[in-house]
Amino acid sequence: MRLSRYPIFTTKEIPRTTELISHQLMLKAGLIRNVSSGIYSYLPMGYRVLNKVISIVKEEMNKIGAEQVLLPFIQPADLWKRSNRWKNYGEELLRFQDRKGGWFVLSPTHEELITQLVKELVTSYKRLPLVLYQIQIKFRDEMRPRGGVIRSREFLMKDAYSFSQNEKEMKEIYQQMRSAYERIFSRCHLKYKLVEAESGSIGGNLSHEFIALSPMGEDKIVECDNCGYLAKLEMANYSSAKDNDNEEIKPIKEVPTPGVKTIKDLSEFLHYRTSKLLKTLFYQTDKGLIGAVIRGDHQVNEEKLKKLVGAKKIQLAGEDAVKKETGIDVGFIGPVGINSQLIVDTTVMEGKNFVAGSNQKDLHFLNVNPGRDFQPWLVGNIRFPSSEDRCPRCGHSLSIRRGIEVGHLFQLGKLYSHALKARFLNKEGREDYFIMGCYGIGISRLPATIIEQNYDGDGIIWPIEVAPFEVVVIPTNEKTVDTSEEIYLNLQRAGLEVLLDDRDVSVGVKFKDSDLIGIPFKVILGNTWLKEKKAEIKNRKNGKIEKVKLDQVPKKIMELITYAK
RNA sequence: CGGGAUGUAGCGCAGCCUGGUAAGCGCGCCUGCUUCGGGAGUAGGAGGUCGUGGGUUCAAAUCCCACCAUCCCGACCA
Repeated sequence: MRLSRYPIFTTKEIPRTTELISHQLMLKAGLIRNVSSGIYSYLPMGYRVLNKVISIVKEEMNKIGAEQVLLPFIQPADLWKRSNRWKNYGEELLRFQDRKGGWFVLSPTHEELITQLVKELVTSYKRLPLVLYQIQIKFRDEMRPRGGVIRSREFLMKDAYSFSQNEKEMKEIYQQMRSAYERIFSRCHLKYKLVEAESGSIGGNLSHEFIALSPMGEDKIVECDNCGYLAKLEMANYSSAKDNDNEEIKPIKEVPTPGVKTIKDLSEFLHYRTSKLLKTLFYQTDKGLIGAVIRGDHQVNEEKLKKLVGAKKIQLAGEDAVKKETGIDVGFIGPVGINSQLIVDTTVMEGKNFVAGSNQKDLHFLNVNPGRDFQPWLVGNIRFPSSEDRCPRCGHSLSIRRGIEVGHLFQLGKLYSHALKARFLNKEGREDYFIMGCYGIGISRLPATIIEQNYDGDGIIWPIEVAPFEVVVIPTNEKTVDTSEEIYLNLQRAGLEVLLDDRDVSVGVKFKDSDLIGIPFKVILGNTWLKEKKAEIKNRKNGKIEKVKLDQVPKKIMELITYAK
């Protein structure tokens, strides 16, 4: 393509409200435009990248025998009622009515639809296993979209579904899918971790996530640097670091703390470490109001709390509810003398002489001791691990890292086939439910994630397999225009995706745009050509320049591309 | 859904507090000349319902109210 006629839309400035590098660079390089909250248009250069990612995904899906389908973006409510997700999916499911008053949804995922489809088409084990996938728009009405296309409401996703006659077969496909994912993310040059995960609203048993490492990521994982233990933060097991104190249990004592309401303030006011403070949080549950007691330096894991209590739903109680229950403002709540059922974290039970709220205004207690000063209803791990905790397997220290979820594998089992009565005849001639798996990749999230891991001060550094173009030819002098044209045509003939920057702009602009957009290789024709009759090939990633004779340019570029892969 | 901001030219912003010759700057865009190896210089030019709707006032981008939209933090979530 000739850049003089190609729609590129690079800019010098970006809104100061954007935070993520990938978001900034995608706007600056003119890959995407924001349309509405969490909704984006892809411009030609950005769509090229997206298509590169799609090609990789398709290739790897086809390699493991998955076939592509296209399911509708709009689904009737009936299917969702049958799986009970009409009720359970929540506000993220965007519902609407057609002119006849019938209810529909914008698809956030397609388990129901694919299960219904396969139910209608497959009636014998002889057609199994079956693996279908699609690359389709999804819509989830997120409360707060953020980070550009990393967390948008409308997004492109690859979702695959497998149907098997037994567990063993399903697990085999799961493994194949896992290998395919590893190849896909490697080809995208992503540094990632495969971690055990929760299955969330999709449902099912075993589940793994592919987390691309990034300090800006929304997901947290724990990793043991010694034995390699890996898990999502909310799923992670850990063994608590023991306070090896031989402290004596002291008598409880009041201490005035006028206006000191937060853990941070309390810590500074009394000169106590936050790990010596207790916080008591109230939750509304279907089992009544409960109080969760944890150390000041810890965070409650609501999922774990929910499981321990055996509640279906829990929600942090508002300040009004707390005041009604305890008669006191948030800030001076403590476990001593509370009527509510107390769920106490294990690490609290192991500690001594804590500082806690007294349930009286402007007053805290020193030397609060669990068991003596308050009685737990339940004791268990109800918190997220912290960096002080130890690996549950080997006892080594754990590190907490951030990342972006780019892929998710679920073993669904019979969850949806049961709900939708999707059965086949097995070898014994009996009806059996399909054993299902489902496997997602956040396609539209991938380009942004790749940028998060591949950029520098000048812009994006695309890995060769996802770059919008492989090489750009830049004449820097009027006398080299014809030669540039010649090289451009030669590169095109060699089957390369090549741009010719024939725009009437200064050389600096050409270099800057090329770097910003992240074209992997530049062929520069200027002084070196005029003096030495050689073209320069500059590598975007490492800045290295090689001087090459004209007829050697295509060959050299091909070598560099092969090497880069 | 709680908290905090913002909405002024295609893009990025100032002006608002203290109402009145302030519709202003930078980038980009158009024209001429000069430039041309890392976002050129110069001279001229086009371009704005000041988010929307009410209100106050002789007078509103500016003050008040409501609404809409967007962004950030949190909670939630694949």
